[in-house]
Amino acid sequence: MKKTELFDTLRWQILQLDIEPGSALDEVSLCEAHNVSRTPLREVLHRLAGEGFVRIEPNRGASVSSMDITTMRNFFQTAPMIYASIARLAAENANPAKISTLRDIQRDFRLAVEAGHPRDMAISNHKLHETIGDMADSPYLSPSLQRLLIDHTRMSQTFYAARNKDERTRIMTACEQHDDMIDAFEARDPSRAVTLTLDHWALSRDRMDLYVRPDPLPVNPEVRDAV
Amino acid sequence: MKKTELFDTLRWQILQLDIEPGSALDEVSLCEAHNVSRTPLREVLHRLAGEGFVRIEPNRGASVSSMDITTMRNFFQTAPMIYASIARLAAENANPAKISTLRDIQRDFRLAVEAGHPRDMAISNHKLHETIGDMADSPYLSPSLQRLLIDHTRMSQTFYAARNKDERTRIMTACEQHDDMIDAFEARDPSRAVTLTLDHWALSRDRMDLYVRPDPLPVNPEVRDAV
DNA sequence: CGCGATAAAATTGTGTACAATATGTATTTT
DNA sequence: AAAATACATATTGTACACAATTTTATCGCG
Repeated sequence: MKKTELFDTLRWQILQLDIEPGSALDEVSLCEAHNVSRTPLREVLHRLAGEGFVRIEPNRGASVSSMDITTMRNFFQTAPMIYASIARLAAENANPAKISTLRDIQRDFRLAVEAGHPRDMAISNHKLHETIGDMADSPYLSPSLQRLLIDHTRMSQTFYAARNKDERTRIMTACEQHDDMIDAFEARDPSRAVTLTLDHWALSRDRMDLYVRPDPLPVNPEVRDAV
Repeated sequence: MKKTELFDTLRWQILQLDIEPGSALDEVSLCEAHNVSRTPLREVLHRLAGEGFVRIEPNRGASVSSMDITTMRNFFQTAPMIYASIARLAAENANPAKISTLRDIQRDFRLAVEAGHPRDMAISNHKLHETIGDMADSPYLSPSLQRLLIDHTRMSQTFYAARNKDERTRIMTACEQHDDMIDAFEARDPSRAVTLTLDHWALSRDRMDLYVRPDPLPVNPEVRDAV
C-alpha cells in the first residue's frame, strides 16, 4: 500500500472509530497490517500528528487523539462560529465545479440515509463539510474546521446510528438541510447560508449531547460527580 | 542535533524569513546543515507540513508555505475573529502560571523594543500570542491561530523593522497594548480583553498592509496585472 | 535553431539493520 | 513483604543502502 493511501486509510479508521480515541498505535502491527515498512508509516503518523488526528509522545509512540469531556465543552463553544464563517466564505466563493462536487456527495449521503447505513452517512457528511471548507478557500480557517470535523464525525456515529423513528426523522431533516445549504451556496447568498448552517448545527448538536451524556443518564452519583 | 530541536530550529527559521516563503527545501543540504540523517528530517518535515509551515508535494519534496496576495486577503478577513475569540477564552481561562509566563515574555519583548532588535521583537511577539492561545485552551481554535501566527509573524518583520519615528511610536503603542491585554486577562475581563485585542490588531494591520502593497506602489501596469 | 526522444544525474521514497530508550520481570536487600 | 536494583524484553529513534521518480543534459532530426 502506498503512503498516501495509508494516510487516508488511517484517517478514515480514526474518523469512523475503527481505532478507538486514546488508543495506542503500535508501529510494527500497523506495518504488518498495511504492508509497509516503518519509515513511511512513521512519516504518515507525523503528518497525522500535525493535523490533530494523532498525538505523538517522544519515545512513547503515537496514540489516537482522545475526546474527553473538557475538549467537548470547547467543541460546542467553537463549532457554530467556525461553521458559520466557513459557510459565509463558501457562499461568497462558490463556483460551479465545487457545487457539482457537493451535489455528488450529497447524492451519496441521501443514498446512505435511504439505505440506512450509518457509516456511509458519516463518511459522506464528513466529505460534504470538508468540501464546503475547500470552497471557502481559507487557509486560516480550515485548520480549525478540520480539527472540528475530526471530533464531529467521530461523535456523529451516534447520531447516524438511529434507533427510533424520531431519530430517523432528524436525519431526514439534516439531509434536506444539506440540499438547502448547497442551494444557498449556489445562489451566492451568504446570510442564508449562515442561517441554514446554524440550523443544521443546532440539529446535530442536540443529538451529540447524547454522546457526551449518554441516554439514559447513569444515576450513580460518583459518575455524575466525575462528569 | 535532536529531532525536537531540529523542528524548532526550522520552525523559527521559517517564521523569521531566514528561509524564504515558497522556497524549496533540499533534504540532503538540510541534513548536512543540522547534522541529522534524512529519516528524522523527513519526519520533522511531515509534521511541519501537517501544521502548515511547509507544503509537501509527493515525489517533489517540501517547500516553505508561500504568502501570496490571495491568501493575504483571507488573512485580514480571518485574523480579527480568531484573535478576538482566543482573547475571550484566554480571559475566561486565565490562571496565575500562564499570566506569569506572559509577563516574562512581555518583559523580553519590551527589552527587544528598547534595544531596537526587530528579530527579537518578532520572536517575543510570536511567543506572547502563542501563549495566549495556550491559555485559551481550545484545541479547535488553536490550529487556526497557529496558522495565522505563521504568516503574521513573517509579515511583522516589516512592522518591527521601524525606520522612522512614527513607526517606532507605533511599536511603543503595541508594547503598551500587550501590558493592557495581560492585565485584562489577569482580571478575567473577557470583553475588555477582546476590545484591547482588536485595537492591537488594528494597529499592526495598518502596518502590514505595507507588506502586501509596498509603499510606494509600482506604477508599472504589467506588474499591476500580474498581481 | 527549435523540438522531441533518450540517457544521465539528482532527488525523493522505502526497506532493513542497528542504536537508544522505555517497559516489564526477576532478584536482591532491608 | 515491600522497595530498590539489575537484567531482559519490547518499542521507538536513526543511519544507511537501494529503488523509484523527477529533473537535467545530451543527442538526433526536421
